[in-house]
Parts: sequence; C-alpha cells; structure tokens
Amino acid sequence: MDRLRDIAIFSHLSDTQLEKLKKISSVKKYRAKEILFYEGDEPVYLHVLLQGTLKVYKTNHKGQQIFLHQFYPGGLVAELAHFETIPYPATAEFMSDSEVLRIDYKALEKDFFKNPDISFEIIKSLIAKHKILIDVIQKEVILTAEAKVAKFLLENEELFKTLKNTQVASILNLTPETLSRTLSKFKASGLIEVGDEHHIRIVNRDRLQEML
Amino acid sequence: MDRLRDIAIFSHLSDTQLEKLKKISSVKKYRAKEILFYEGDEPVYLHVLLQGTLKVYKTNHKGQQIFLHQFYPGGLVAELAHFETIPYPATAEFMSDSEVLRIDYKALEKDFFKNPDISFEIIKSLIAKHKILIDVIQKEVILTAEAKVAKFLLENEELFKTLKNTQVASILNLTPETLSRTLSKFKASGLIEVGDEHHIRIVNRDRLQEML
DNA sequence: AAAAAACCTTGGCCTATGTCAATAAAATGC
DNA sequence: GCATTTTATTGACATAGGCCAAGGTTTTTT
Repeated sequence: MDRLRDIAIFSHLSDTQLEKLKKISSVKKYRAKEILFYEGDEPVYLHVLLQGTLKVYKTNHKGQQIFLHQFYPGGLVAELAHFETIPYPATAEFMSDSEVLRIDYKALEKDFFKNPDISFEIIKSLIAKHKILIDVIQKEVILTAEAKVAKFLLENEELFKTLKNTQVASILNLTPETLSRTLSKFKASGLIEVGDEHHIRIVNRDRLQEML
Repeated sequence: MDRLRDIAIFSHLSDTQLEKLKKISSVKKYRAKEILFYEGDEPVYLHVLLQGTLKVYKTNHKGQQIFLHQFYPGGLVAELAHFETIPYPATAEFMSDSEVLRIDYKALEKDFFKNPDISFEIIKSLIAKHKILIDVIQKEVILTAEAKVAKFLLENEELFKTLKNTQVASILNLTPETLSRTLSKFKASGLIEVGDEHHIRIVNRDRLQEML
C-alpha cells in the first residue's frame, strides 16, 4: 500500500500516520459505466481515484448529461460534499475499469484534520476544483458552440486524434451534429485541414484564437 | 479598527496578530458603479468587503453581463486568484457606496498562513465559493427560464417586493421581457397572484416546486 | 470477409429565448 | 401635480442549437 504515499494529499504523512490511514480505508474496484455516486446521495467515504477515469456530470431537465469534469488518478473526489455534509451535487460515473480508495470520512476528520500539511493540500485541491468550476461556467455560459470548439481545438489538438467526435461532443456538451457542422465550417473557411488518417490540423491558429 | 475582529476569517486572531494585520492593510471607499477589478486584472490585494454590496460578473461574447454572485459585508473577495496568482476570472463592480479592506497579499501570506485557524477559515471560504459556483452552474446550465423564476420566487419571495423586475431579471440572467412573460404565465395558471401594491404572492407552492 | 454495430454527415424542422419596437404604466424631478 | 424619465408589457421576428431521420462510413464482431 505504498500507493498511499504517491497521493499528493497524503505525501507528507509519516509512516505511523500512513498506518493509521490504512486502517480506515479500503480499495474498491469498479468497471466502466458503474456509478460511484449519484447526485443527491449522502456521502460516507472520501474517495481518491487510484486508477482509471471518472466523469462527473449533472443532469438537466430533459435528462441529458451535462459534463462537468473528468478525474484522473490521484484526484480527490468531491471533498466539498464532505466538508459541508451536503448531498453530492453531481453524479460520478466510471469511464473505464477503475480502482478507488475509500476512506472513512468521519475517522479521517477526527485524526487528520489538525495536520497543517493536510489542510494545505485540501486548500490546493479545493482551489483546483474552483478553477474547474470557473472553466465550466466559462464553457457553458459564456462561449458559443463555435467558440467551444475553437477553444478545444487550440487546447487539445492531440486529443482530437484519439477521441471520437461523439466523445468530444459530449465533453463540450454539444450534439455530434453541431460539432460536425462547426468543424465543416472551420474547414470551409480554411481554419483547419483534415489530412489522411482523418487527423485534423490547425492551419490558422490566430483566427481560431480570435473566436474566443 | 475593531472591525477586523468582526470579520470571520480574522475572528480567532490574537491582539498582537491583529496589530500586525492592521499594518499591512488599509480601508478604501468606493462609490456605486465603480469597479473593484476587471476580469483579467492581476491581483495585488486581498479584499474584504466591509460595507456595501459588490456584484461579480463575467461578460459574454455579445458584451452582456452574466451575473455570478453578489457579496455582502464580511465576504472575502476572490481568494482563488491570489492563491494561484492568476488574473481575476471575473469583474467586480460596486452596487452601492462601499468600503473595502485591502490587505497586502504577499505580506499576509508570509505572516499568517501558517496559522491553522486562518487556513481553516480559508477552507470555509473556499467551500462557500465552491457552493456558489455550483449554484451558478445549476442556475445557468441546468435550469430553464421558467425553473429559474420559480426557484427565485420560492427562495426570495420577499426580495420580489423590493427589487424591480429588471433587477431580478439581471440576477437571473434573463431579459426583462422573458421574466415578464414567465410571470404572466404563472399568473395565468394560478401559481401566483398580484395583490395591490403590485406585490406578488405565491398561491401554489407545491406546483412551483415541481418546476425544478 | 460478411454482417452488425457504431459513428459521421447532411437536411429539415422545432423550440426557447433573445432582439427590436411600440405603447402603457409607474416613478421621479421640479 | 405636471413633465420627464424609467420601467413593464406585448407583439412580431430572429437565431442558435437541439431533435429526428436517412444515407454513407468506419469499426467491431463473428
């Protein structure tokens, strides 16, 4: 269980403290598409993603998923809900087979929260989430579909090569149709090109940038 | 300057610490409609609102304000930007004549951040902001115009009496036209009533609730 | 390699909300 | 209390982006 030491939030703990932590936590495996928690559930454990990917989304009035964020290994999941003991504000679903460290929250709070290193790590984690939420707002409320796609192209040119368009569309909370039409428009105005292998190449970075 | 003691984040400090704090901070007055900072500005001070109201908004592609949040006295403004030394992610504008405590951030960091009480208060403040952002997402991305109005009615029945409809509309990021039409619809279906004095009264709380 | 499934593209249509404009009503100033 | 400015209401119209359907591709399964 030296994996605990690799997790940022616990990296400064002493061996004795790690031992204690081991006692109040356990590892659980999940398969792709399983749900870690639903919006509205009461939190019991603090989860740390050890392996795999986890997406977090809210559901709107028409039942569509509004993608908020994707977690990678090391991520501390949903600490807000714990601190405030409020229900989870979103749903978390595994995108691939994954492993999660489950920590008994109450015990953690009792034994570890006086530790200034831990509270500093928690501040860091909260700030990271804060940024994510600001980005979500930026993406969902401020940007048009075109701007979303332009931004994603500029920031994730590589990802476009590996992800399917439906996946990109769902990250951007757009329909595949809209994404397809937007990309066609960009091609037509010479902002991007499609080589063989169907890979997209950005031709005019500056003009893409201007769309934001 | 005993007002410092009334501010939650500093309430646990000793007299000596408060003295130190006084040295690195100053009070500045602003008039309604003045700007505390613009989106994109580099932060220098940590601001605490002492008096008045401050609204925070982002601007979308068409130059409209997207209202994010309103601060009341005691609020710690924009700590995220400081921790991460990133530019402010939104614009802050005073809604009434106000007073702000400006704290030299670098000095604060040096002298006070080892203090566990302070870091706990910062965690609390971050969590509060986190909640606000989740609410913004809820409001802007998940809810329809009808649901926004229903929610606002349920949660702020009193405010409807004091605020003008344009003000409510701008809090909800709706046009006054849409707000007016939505309220008419609610009246027509007997969810609300308008008495004399133009005050709105909720008639059927449950059915309003269902719209969320 | 054939069949099935998943994905992409394109067209047509729909809906929620914004925009513009005109008028009515209310609030404010003098 | 009248005149002016600010708000509220209503109608007609515009628009972005979703929804549905159909045809063509690509990928996966067998």
